[in-house]
Amino acid sequence: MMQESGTEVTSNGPANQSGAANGEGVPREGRPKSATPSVDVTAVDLLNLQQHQALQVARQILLQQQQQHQQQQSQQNLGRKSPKASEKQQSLQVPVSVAMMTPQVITPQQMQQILQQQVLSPQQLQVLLQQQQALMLQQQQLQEFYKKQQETLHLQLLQQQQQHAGSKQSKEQVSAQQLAFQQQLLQVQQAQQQHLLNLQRQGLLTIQPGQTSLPLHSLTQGMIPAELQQLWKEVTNAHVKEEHNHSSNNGHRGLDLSSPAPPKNAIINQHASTNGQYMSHKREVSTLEEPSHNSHPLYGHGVCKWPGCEAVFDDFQSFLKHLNNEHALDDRSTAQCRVQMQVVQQLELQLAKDKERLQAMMTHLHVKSTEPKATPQPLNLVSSVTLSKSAPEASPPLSLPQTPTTPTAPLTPLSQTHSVITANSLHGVGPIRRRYSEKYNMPISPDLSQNKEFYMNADVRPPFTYASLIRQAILESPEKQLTLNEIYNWFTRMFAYFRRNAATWKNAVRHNLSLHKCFVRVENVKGAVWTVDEIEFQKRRPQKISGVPFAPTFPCISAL
DNA sequence: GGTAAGCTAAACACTC
DNA sequence: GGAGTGTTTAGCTTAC
Repeated sequence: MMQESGTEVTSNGPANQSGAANGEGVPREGRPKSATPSVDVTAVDLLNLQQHQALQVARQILLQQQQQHQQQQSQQNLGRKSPKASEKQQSLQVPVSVAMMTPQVITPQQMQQILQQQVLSPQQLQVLLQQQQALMLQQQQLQEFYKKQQETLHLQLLQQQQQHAGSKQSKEQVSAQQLAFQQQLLQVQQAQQQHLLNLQRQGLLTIQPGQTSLPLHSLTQGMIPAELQQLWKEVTNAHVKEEHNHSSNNGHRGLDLSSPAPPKNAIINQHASTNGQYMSHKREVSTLEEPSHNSHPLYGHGVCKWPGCEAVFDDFQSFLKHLNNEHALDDRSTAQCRVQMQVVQQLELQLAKDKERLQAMMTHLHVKSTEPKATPQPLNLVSSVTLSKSAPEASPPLSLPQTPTTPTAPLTPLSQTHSVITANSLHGVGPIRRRYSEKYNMPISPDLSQNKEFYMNADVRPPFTYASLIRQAILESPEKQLTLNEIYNWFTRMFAYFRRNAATWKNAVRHNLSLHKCFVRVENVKGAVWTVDEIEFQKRRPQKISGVPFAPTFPCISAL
């Protein structure tokens, strides 16, 4: 029933408030909790989105080409030039959204956390890294392709504008351009397939048994053949309409992946040429089969890597010849391509699942992370070694009062780098869920200051008690007093975790404010404000070192 | 096993 | 009446 009253962070919709209260995503004691809808975008989603985006952009480009072509014709018929030619030209510069091209990757910071946690084996980490690299490679390839495609189309359109409209040369150029575009689309997809296939062969990805075929919806979701075919038909049909008397003998079959009759002449030639220029995006035929490269994703160790082929060749030229002859754009190749697309899609699904699993593992480890029993200091290994009950001489935290009876071992005595989850913090300990903020009655400001950015962005529950957080919020205020709403705002501002489950933690805040004597409610002009009775706060905890309070559902992220 | 501390959930009252 | 605030209680977990 509680709603967000905060004014600074109001992006949490009601859906966010209904998330898992424990930060574990699992309701406790079977309490009814509505599941928090996942907003994570899987790699498959992104890939599909990218493909869809690419096709939309391509369709837009080609349709605009047609429009411009028609416009040029009409202009010539009218004998005048359109003043909006430049506008059209500009409109063709379809921006490539980098965000759309960005796959879901693990940030270096997260990877560093994984590495330092050492919860994964080196092999697992390597797999993760390679998966990330694969995604990044795909991203780069797509970006490069789209960029070059735009540039090329733009240049050609400029040339078209300079040419006399309606000339046969212009039409042929547009056709060739469409063919080249079609081929490049296929090549990009093949590159993705090959890359994922390589991952699979390296054992990084596996196809689950019984999932060799994809359901129909996944095909339509991937929409690679259908969309290409449709795109091609749209373009070719328009041209057929333009070219009145060429429809019968043109032989355009489009990218008919199911058609037994392969496109002839230009298509085959284009295919033959582009087959040898993988990802080079060069249009010069002379450079397409440069033997100097002698590298091709479908050629390795003298073997054709086309699925099901494995033909052996002595030299690269022979392979290219074989590739262009045996794996030209025909029904067999397109069928194989389709199968490969299914394989890739399955791999992508598997990758997405594994990434989701990894994310869940990381989330789980964040939530369930523990701290060494023998090393009560939570923040890093060095401090946990040096800090102890007998080492209270460490520098006291700034601007925060300390009672004489309070050991002043700092929570983050070392300012090495960003404190992260350390390996030791996870080693050999059970689910200890103490909150180190309460250890030695220490203020939490050192840790907060060092990890402020982390807490602000990471959806990780801070390892502090509510009381400590409330106290910190109040002490950080200029007047050392805050209204309840201001406390709420501080929570949501400082911690990404508290931007959801508002009903839970706000209730807890109120509960703590009322429960603990250290929080004093003061009637103010603008209403009630809460202050901290520091003496009461220090009295709140017994001066025991080993007897550290804990929080059952507040896991201690010991080395954040 | 008892106790203390903390968290979550819920109910209730009060105010605006 | 609804929302926010404040109080209180109960149940649970964990550490000592």
